[in-house]
Amino acid sequence: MIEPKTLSGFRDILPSLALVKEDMLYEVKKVFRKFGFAPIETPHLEYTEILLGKGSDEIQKQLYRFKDNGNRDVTLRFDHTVPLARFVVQHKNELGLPFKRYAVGNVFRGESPQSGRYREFTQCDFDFIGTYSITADAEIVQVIFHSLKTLQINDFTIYLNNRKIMNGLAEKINASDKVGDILRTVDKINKIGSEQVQKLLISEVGLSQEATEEVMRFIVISQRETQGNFFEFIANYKNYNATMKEGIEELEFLYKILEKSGIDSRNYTIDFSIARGLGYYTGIVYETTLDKLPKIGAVASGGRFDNLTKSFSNDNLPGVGASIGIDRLIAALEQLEIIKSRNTPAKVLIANVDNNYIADSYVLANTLRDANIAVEVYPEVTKLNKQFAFADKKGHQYLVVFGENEATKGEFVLANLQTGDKTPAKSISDLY
RNA sequence: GAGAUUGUAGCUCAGUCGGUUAGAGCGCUGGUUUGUGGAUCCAGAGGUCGCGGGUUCGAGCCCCGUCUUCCUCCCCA
Repeated sequence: MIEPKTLSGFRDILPSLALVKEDMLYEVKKVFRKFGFAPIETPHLEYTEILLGKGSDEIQKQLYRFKDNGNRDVTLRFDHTVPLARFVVQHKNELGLPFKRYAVGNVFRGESPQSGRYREFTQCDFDFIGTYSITADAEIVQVIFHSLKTLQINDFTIYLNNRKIMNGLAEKINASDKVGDILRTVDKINKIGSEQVQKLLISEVGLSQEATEEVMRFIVISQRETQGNFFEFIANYKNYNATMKEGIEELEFLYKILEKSGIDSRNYTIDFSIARGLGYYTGIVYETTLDKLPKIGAVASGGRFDNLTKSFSNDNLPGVGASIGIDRLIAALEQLEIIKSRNTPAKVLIANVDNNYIADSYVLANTLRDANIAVEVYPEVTKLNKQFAFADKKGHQYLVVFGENEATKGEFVLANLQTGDKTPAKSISDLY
């Protein structure tokens, strides 16, 4: 016998979770479409050189890379963004720019698995390609907002920052070459605290005491902690240099749009400590956390990457996009007890008590299906208590009994499994 | 990749100093009720103690290897 097992970091998803996940993806995709994002699909497997174009050393170590049967060097995709870069360059002329797309699918990373971190997981990406306009950034923020709202999540914060501000800061302290290290260190502030960040900036990044203090002074700036008009408060920093000025003005413009876009001002705020580790971001970045579960990490994040297609084409295409971490959201919703558990998509189970009337059961079932109600018929005649228990376990909301007694009376028994009510019903409309 | 940690029934876990036939709760199956569920009661099934090797008269327990779990670093969703 072969022992049934899955690879480390890979998992099966059972109906109770898969139903929730599919429902959530459906809702989120509806939001994407409402904003005009079109679905695309790209292969799970790509030539390694395509994926490595943008990859750092860290990412290389995490690749699922191998030789295929034709001895080609191939790699499983580790995100949707790099394949997107190849895709838009290859199909630019057919797409029409600017181009808005979403992609939902699994990606693979060979890192060591931990709770909530798998080697195969689902990413929901949506990106706006081919425009430098900050209105595109604003649209991405709105999509994040409406995606979470449609999933019944209300207590979340989209933190906003701009890479250009961080670059401008690095310029100011003459550490432009270290901006990546600074970002990665600053990014840990919520995890290890500001004192540790300060220590690391000196010992690991190699900043001077003075430069470190400047960085620390800067990254604690957040709109929520600021009294009065935030943009007036930070206006002075525009004098640092052109990069800083541009970064702040972009945020100002973004803010102006968001204020009038109808999204709740409690759900977004500017915070200079938001760094985003990923190297390819060049402008405004976002990171969304759940107010009640900050520890679960970012559930939706992204930003602007204006050099996306540089390695595939001479005429560069800018882009801005974000990704919703659907697996993490599911974990969050479970903890917040927003998810109600069930193991079947069917709302109604028609019990089978007598094979002589099974045909009538199917007529009833199909009538319900025509009314868009998911229904299944129990396949064999067994004791009714077994069929009740089955419906209970699976999570059907109603059980219908239709047999000889009902046929002669011209009605059927309708049991509401949640309330316990069992009533004779004459019409299927009682189920609506 | 480095360090720490875990592995016994479908699940959660006991298992004494190395000692004879490895336990519990939940779940599962059947009955109690040959057409009426959820926390009744009764019974039952289910384990090469992760895998391989070693020490020993004897290993779930000790040693080595390996896989796996989980955590930290790293990186990220």
